[in-house]
Amino acid sequence: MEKPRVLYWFRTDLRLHDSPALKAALDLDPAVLWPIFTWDPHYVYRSKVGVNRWQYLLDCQNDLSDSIKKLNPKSKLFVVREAPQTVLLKLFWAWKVTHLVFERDTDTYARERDRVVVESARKAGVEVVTRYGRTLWDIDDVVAKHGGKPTMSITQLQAAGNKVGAIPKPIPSPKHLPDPGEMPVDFEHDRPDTERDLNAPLRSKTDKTYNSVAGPKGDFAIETLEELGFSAATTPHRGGETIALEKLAQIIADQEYTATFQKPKTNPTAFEPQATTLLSPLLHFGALSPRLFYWRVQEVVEKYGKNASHPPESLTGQLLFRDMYFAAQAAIGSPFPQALNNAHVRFIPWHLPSKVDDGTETGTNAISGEYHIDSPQAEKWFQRWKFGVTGFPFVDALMRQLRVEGWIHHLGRHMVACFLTRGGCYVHWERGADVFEELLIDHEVACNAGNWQWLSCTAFYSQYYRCYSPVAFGQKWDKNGDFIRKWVPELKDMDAKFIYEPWKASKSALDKAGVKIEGDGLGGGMEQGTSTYPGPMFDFGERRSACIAAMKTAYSIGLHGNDERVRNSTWKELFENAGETEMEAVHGSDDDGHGAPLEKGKNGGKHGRTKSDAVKEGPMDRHVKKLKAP
DNA sequence: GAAAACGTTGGCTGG
DNA sequence: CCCAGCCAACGTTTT
Repeated sequence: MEKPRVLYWFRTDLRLHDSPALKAALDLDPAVLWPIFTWDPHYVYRSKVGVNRWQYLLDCQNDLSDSIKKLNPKSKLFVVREAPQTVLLKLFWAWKVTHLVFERDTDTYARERDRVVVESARKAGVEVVTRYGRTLWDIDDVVAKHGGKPTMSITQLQAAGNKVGAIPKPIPSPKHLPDPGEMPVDFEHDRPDTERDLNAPLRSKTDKTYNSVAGPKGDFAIETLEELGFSAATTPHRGGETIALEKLAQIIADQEYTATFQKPKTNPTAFEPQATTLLSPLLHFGALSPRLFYWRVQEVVEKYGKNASHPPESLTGQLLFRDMYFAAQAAIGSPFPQALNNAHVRFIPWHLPSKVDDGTETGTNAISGEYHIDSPQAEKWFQRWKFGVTGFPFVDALMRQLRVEGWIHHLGRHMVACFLTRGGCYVHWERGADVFEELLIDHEVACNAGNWQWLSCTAFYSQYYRCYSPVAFGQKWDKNGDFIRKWVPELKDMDAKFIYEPWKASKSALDKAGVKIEGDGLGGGMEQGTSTYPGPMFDFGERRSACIAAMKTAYSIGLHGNDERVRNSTWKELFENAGETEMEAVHGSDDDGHGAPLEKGKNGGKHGRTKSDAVKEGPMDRHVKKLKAP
């Protein structure tokens, strides 16, 4: 009996430590083993990936490749430049593969992709071996123990997880790796359709990723940013398993930090160093095993004794939330990252709703990433949010940090997400999720979509009256505004009294700080090196009231994403009858938004106190932080 | 069945 | 400085 010839397919597990799938591959006692990564067009062209996340992925790939080379100088991470759905079958034949081994992935696209690959393996007589190690528990087991339903709270996740059993203990890294076999590529190369390249606007040069299966030098080298058509990354954060294990060791070494970590008490304005671990991008690419992280923390917690923090606030609690979102996504499937057709997501008539993609690429009316500009005002607010020129310094600081670093603190994400959706702009959470998808180095579909649903109060969370203030929330941690001074240098000399709301500063205070409050920030004033900073794009207190009232109306109507009336647009009548005019308070009827604009004062309706009433009364004014007179 | 408690992490005032 | 209590009030789970 000949020894197995194993193709090990790395995907979201770019590490050697604690890899159940890699262990299974080595347990086959292979004659040869090829560690490969397939360069998937779904990621390269059909997902938005900003330059910082590309850099982070390349870091992880290069570090893994170096580690493989240390175990066996003849081997490395071989990058195969073709869609796995087509290329793996060709490799099965050309390389005489007997076994394909990979770690399972419960993301919607990955499941479908893997189904195709497994089918092609069956045709080629290749045995497929899979294991799972991407989350604490096997997510399919969690869903099964939860009756096939999505886990919509942390208690549900914990209950289902406990039924699955103990979280597996980490597996050591392998001590050796077999040689790779021969790698002929004398087969036809399928190139992907690049006509619809979501990343085209982000590339400064044409991408050459797919010129040949084995890359420009024919050596299966890891691609470079330049090859992808990107200019240099701006993030200071670097990826890779080596860094992951070092960072974890540093965190664990601080036993008090590890054992008493309470997420709500960590400071979103802290920088150099930030208040949380920054392990999320490493978990995303699999450079760090969540189970290793869990058990290392757990050892410290147990040793620390009764003063340790507990889930959900603790460090391990953060990992539980990750499992919760993965399990929710696994149960809901393709509608998970969108509102449409999603029975678990509340319907709110947000501005800038997604266009529906009737194409067949993903089926089931998946959103296309494009959106309707139902309100020019909301579109402008969205653009100003996206580029960090809202005129609210704390929001702008966070959005600029996000663009440069690809990372902001979790509570900072809460702030800007609440502001864009239910607590300010009333823009669809899918727009915000799109921007985060492009800019975050730790972007995880399940966690991103789930958290946007949470913050917009459309799923997981419903206390929409708890609203983050762009002034008070940051001041809670950073009275002096150092975080703003770093990211919004126009305001670096501003008096601390006004740095969160510079529009309230007197002319002399502004002159002293060298600041001019002017324009909408979109005209490029910043690039000219002036200290012009835009005024606030709306009255926050007014918008907060209008949004809360509109949310109340939407909640009382009670539609969800799978409702027939959502799909056929008859929902509009319901909202018209209820007086849904969230924009009215701002600028009357120049918005062609949801339903016919109503005249002020005609929206009494059956829902009693409407947002117009609330705005006229102005009872929420006290929620806008008023500074004491100097 | 009704009421209370709970739910990852709000803001503000007054003591 | 910290904290309790209020605001106006959601859905779900527990009692």
